[in-house]
Amino acid sequence: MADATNAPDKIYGIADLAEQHGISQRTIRFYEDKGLMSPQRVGTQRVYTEFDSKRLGLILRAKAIGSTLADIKTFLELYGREGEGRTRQLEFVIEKTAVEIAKLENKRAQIDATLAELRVIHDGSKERLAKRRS
Amino acid sequence: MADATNAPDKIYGIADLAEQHGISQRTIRFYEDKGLMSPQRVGTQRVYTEFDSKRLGLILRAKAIGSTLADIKTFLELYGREGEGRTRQLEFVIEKTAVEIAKLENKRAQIDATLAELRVIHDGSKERLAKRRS
DNA sequence: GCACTGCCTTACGTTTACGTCAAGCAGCTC
DNA sequence: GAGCTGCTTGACGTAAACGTAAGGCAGTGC
Repeated sequence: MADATNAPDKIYGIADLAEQHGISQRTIRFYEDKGLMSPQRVGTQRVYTEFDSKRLGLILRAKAIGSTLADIKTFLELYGREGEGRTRQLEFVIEKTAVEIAKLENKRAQIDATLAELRVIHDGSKERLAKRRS
Repeated sequence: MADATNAPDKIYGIADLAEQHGISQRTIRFYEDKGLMSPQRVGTQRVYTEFDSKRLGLILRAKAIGSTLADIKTFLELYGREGEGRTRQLEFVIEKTAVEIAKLENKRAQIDATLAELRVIHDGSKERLAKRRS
């Protein structure tokens, strides 16, 4: 199945990665300082694989939904540990993911409630505007 | 319809409000500094009505889903302006709420995606654990 | 009248998540 | 070989969202 053009893992510099994800290089280095990423090096320069890019995507998504970088770190450690593990570790992962799932479901509910209220205002204003024009 | 026991708007002190919502008094005063609340005063003391309490609830919910206090402020100004208004104001409200709605829907989608991934990890770990025990 | 509580303001401290220089090395290019 | 570009590591600065004293006034209890 693996033919000659089998993509040998695309590789990115820090500038590429920053542009891909629409963030600054400084941010990427900062995440590395915080232990969220650990790219390979060629000499002193950082080199990123597709895996790293996906991981960064995860980080940004988690941030967007309100997680702190510290939370994201522990989350990523679970994520990495997924396949591995002694029984105790598995139980740990199961419990932690359950907690996270509950939190997110809660947050989702809050969003839905807020959305409902916003729509009341939005639609109400539209109606009022329409009547005014009729 | 209004009988003698018609609740004359329950009134709260800052301590009551803080306890009700599970936040510190300092936080409440801070929100006031930022212009998110403006309770009446009896002398120098703050006095809150049911309306204020609901407003605070809104603030906290908005915060929980990742809004900044500055965003919340403009949001609340819309909210207050809802019924009022000249045509221009109505159009303004319609537009702003539409933007907010779009943002929240996006955030909801991100949460759903993250939830899906978490469930893969969660369920996968559970299965693995079950097999190990069989 | 004195202590105790509760609320007030003022102000400096703290954490999180970066932005913004500053100075240095590495490779290319003309 | 001088300059430009791109990357590197500090180190300091900053905005947001409070925490944490510190000091003061006002009512209440005895």
